[in-house]
Amino acid sequence: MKISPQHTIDEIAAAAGVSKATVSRVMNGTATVSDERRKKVEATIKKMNYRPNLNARKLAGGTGGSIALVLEESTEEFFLNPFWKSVVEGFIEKASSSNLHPVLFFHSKSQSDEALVDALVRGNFDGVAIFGWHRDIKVLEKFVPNNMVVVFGGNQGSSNRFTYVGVENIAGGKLATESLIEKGCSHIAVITGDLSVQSARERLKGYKDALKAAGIPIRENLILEGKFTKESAELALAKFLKKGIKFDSVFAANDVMALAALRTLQAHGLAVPDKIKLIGFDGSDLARTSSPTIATIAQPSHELGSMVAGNLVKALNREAISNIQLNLNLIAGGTLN
Amino acid sequence: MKISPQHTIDEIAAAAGVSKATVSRVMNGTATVSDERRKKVEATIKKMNYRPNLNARKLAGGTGGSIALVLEESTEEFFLNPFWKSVVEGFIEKASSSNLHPVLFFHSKSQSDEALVDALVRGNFDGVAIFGWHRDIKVLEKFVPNNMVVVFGGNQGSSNRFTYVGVENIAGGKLATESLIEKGCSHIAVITGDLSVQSARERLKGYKDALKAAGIPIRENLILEGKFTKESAELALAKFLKKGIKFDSVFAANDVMALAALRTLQAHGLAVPDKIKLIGFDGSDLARTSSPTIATIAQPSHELGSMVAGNLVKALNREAISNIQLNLNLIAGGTLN
DNA sequence: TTTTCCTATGAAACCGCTTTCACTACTCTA
DNA sequence: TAGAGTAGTGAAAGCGGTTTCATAGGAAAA
Repeated sequence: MKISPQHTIDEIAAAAGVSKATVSRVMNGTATVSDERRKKVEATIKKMNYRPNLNARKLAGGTGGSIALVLEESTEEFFLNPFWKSVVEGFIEKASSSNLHPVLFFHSKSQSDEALVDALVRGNFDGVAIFGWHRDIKVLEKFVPNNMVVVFGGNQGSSNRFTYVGVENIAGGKLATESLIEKGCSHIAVITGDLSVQSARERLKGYKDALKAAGIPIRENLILEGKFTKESAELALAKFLKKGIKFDSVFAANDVMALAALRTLQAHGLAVPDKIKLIGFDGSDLARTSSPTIATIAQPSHELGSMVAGNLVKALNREAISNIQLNLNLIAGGTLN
Repeated sequence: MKISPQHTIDEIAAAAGVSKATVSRVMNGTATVSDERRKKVEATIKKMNYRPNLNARKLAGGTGGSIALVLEESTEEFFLNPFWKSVVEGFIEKASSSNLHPVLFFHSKSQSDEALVDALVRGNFDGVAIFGWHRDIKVLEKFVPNNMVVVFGGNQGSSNRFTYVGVENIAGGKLATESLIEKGCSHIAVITGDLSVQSARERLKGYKDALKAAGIPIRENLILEGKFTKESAELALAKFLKKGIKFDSVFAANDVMALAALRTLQAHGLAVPDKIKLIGFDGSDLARTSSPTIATIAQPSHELGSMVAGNLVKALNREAISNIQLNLNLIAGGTLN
């Protein structure tokens, strides 16, 4: 059987009777080409089944058309949290509609940063979106090639090389806490996220800010350290309940933990919201479908994913991109009545 | 913060006081370089944190260091079948030890061939191993770039562009059938694999060959069409049992189906091996751990994966490679006593 | 009609590597 | 001691694209 030859741009140019520059321009739409030649070139490309060599293209400064979506977490955790699902969907939708091929990457905690970068470089991606990163950003700055665009999902203010699409976590934490205060709560327990993650720290700061503004003392024994997971919240809350410390409400730093808290409180005979009021964070399906529904701070998750992809697209088109902060807002729920 | 610059081979060469050719030779070990210079270059590379640009490297004819492992099946099916697990392990072991970074790819039936090739090309792989392919090979020949090595796991004799590492499926099918005949069986039912897959057809041919050689007539109503899955075997066998056709033994084209057959026969009160003898195919853990243990034809699964990777490695080193056929042998089991 | 400004286009430079080729400086063989 | 290898090396030629630059030819402005 004959092996179909791999054509080069020169062959296409020759066959179409134009220069390779023109072929390139037709393929990339980077300059105006007369209708007549454009059609001829397009027909030739199709007829000869030409596919440009991506290595050559990228070497010369072009793009390859695929981007990576890195989720810095254990795979499992992502699938247990509908928030991430929504983020990923938003991302993929936007990327695909911009003709970029998204490839998912799970970066487990056991993997080294170098290994990740290595995989990314080998994968020949034009750009990379990273969600949930909470390691040293310098490693990325050191190893990521200059021609690889990186956009963070989540605030990563410390780098002037990479941009991020973040959410107003501090304002969100404050908003959540304020809504409890408004309901007359004054002994508000908070279940934090993994404090090695910036967003967790920010939400906690919002909590403290709200208390301060309301003139309520910050009690360290009301601050329970969770890790964004169901188990961590259950554990922290169970331990806290044993101590018998007075509290009238709970702010959980994400919905997964809020749901865990709801169940734990109920199991301990603490009626929600009659005895204890509760608010979560994320605005995920979890909050909407529980019984009672959980009040929560809505993160525009779909939009978050989509805007990260959007920034990536822009950057690949050589448009300037900058950091973006998305607003959050309160979603009422049965746990706050 | 300062962005660490992306060095080029020229800069390294200059810093080390040698030509770029020498740097290249040190990196790739493609020619002898004096000890003194080699050390100097290596030190410089390390100090300056140099990483060669993979696009340039590949464009110039070098290798990128990553290979794809394509599994042409639904993901689920692979994980339900220990045979594949072993194949994949063998592959990854060999690839890793040869410094190739393997990336798994699942090619679901709904995906087009073009989409697969597109993903492979975009992924910048040096080579691709494909297991379980049973589509038109011409599509691959048409779209796969010349510089991408492809090795099939499983017989794919029709191509002179790609090589394969296969197993003696016909001989295996014959061996299985013969071992039943030896035990005095003459009415041997066979549960075939998905007959759109070559290996399934070959095993069936082996079955027929053995019958012919023994002078036993081939009865079409003893040929039950399965699809390599548990469900398909259960269904086919249940339907067959209802008909009340006389049979004294079963040859299942893989162990997953053999196990399903064993359970089904037992459920119908047909003692194995007392009333019905049974033999499978694969030599997987399934056969070893069932009760009674299932006689089976051992495929060297680990070796299969490993040899495919080995061929890939060889090809990338520009060594000639050729098709390989692995031998099969009988593993005794309780279902054949 | 003449000058100016676009538009469409090809030639050529360049991206960062690998590899061939030519050449030097030795080490061997006879 | 002369001729033949051989190991080590750098210059330069690609690999197949993209992009800059220069230019020809028309249209618009004068």
